[in-house]
Amino acid sequence: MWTQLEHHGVLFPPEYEPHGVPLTYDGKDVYLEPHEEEVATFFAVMKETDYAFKPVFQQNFMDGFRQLLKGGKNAHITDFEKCNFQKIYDWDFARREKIKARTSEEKKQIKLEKDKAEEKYMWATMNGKREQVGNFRVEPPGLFRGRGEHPKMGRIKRRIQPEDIIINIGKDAKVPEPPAGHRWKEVRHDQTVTWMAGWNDSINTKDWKYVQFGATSSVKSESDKQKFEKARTLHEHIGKIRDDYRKNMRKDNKETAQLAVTTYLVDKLALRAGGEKDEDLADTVGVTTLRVGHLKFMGPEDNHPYPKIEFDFLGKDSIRYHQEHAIERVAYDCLKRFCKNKKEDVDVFDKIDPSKVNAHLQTLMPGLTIKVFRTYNASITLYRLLEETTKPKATVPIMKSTYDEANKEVAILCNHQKGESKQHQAGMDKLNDKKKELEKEMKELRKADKNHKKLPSLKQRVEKLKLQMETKESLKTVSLGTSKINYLDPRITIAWCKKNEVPLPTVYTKALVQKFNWAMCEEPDYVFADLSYNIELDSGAH
DNA sequence: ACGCTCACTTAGTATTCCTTTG
DNA sequence: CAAAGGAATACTAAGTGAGCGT
Repeated sequence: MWTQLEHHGVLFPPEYEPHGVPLTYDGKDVYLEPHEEEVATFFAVMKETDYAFKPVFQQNFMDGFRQLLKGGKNAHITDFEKCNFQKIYDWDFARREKIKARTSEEKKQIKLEKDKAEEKYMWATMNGKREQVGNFRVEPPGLFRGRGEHPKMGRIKRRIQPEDIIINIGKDAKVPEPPAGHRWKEVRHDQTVTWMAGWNDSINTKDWKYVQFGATSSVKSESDKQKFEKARTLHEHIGKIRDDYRKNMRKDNKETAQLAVTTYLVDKLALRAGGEKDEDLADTVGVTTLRVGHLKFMGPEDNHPYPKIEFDFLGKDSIRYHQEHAIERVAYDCLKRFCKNKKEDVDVFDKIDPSKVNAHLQTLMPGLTIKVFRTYNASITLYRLLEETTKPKATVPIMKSTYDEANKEVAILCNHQKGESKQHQAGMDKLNDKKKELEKEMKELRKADKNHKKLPSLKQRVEKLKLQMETKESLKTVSLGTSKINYLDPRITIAWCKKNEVPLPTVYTKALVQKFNWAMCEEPDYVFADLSYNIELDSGAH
């Protein structure tokens, strides 16, 4: 991956500074040792979050806290129910208020100092080129916040020391100095990988955390480009691949049929692979790990070419996938057969796993894996929708909304969601009030004078508000960013912007413009060769 | 063929920044 | 000018898949 690599290592979070505020235990104030106080504070600052009310979180936290207290002068603190974190919570609240109350001059000064401390870590040199480093900061200690029903939520994530960290750097480069009195776990010169530092995660001990290059770096853009090129190549093979799985779904051999049906689902629904997971992680699934209870056969049962299936399961990040889809008859019948005489919690596909699906895909196209379908499907959907819905010569705001609508369709396809913000309903109410007010004003004007000249402009404002409300409501749980960052070939967006005279910053943030800089000088009329392949999959299904 | 480790991509949420509004 | 609110970024968890040893 490289012949030359220089960097400045990692930036550690500041050491813990004790505040001396007591924990109240069984009604009595207890002044904790600094390392105990630190952990109590981890919980105290989360006291009012949803996490802190979950029994698993409390249990895991208390197990860790008790372990820490064991053998010390505060070992009598054993019962979570008797712990009162209010005083520490209040101290932290006041601290945060103080930060908020800083004058803009103070804020500027603090930011300046922060930037200065970070400056040297931000850049590294690979193969003679100065490149941005992504995450040079060592993760601070705290309580683990897993997603969904994670069995380890609330565990103490311990402080990472230099002794935990492996530095990967060029043989000729100056090795960054560990903090005084410390040494690195190891310094290596592995030219086959791109990470610059790494350590074992203390929660999931098999996992690794790495310091990697940033999104604008050559390594990252090069692999991004290859990802999108692979998706483009898939377009040339998709007809053949669909013929293959339609033929194989009819085979008696169970493994063959299961490979075909999973490929069909991946192609049509853009599902993830779904690797096997350990017991000590949240229970989530992908296409190959779907269980009988995740499917509901909605019919019609006899001879209808596109009967429906309701899918309801937790995917990556414990995000619920709950969608009903019209399914090709053969696939529907196969799925029913695979589920027959099985209990709810049994795997639908018992003969296969992602590596088998991928091995089969690679017989059809070199380098093809399940995840490529998501990239392909997302990108071609954006392309097709922009082709279909762009109104030539429209204003920039209309162009923006055209793009956002297409982006939204992709987000729904990929099931990219976000939690409804706490302020959403209040914001909607406010807009609604404003709208009512304007309508009242219009009514009164009409009563007083039928042809009042203010009326048209008021009407326009009401229409604008209506549209704003609809957009806000329809996007309240849809996340557009994930597909924009990871799935949508930037060349489609850039070409569309050029063609329609839309400034790129209308749809890309500053960071995205930089990330996709590699795509700027690509041919501007980037297209998928023939859209009919994609339409073939959609026809009849809706 | 299978299970496991490692390195990398993808993901939602927390925090910070910036613009709008009153 | 401050407060609110939304956009952008930072953070780190949670996936995928290659590759290796058995």
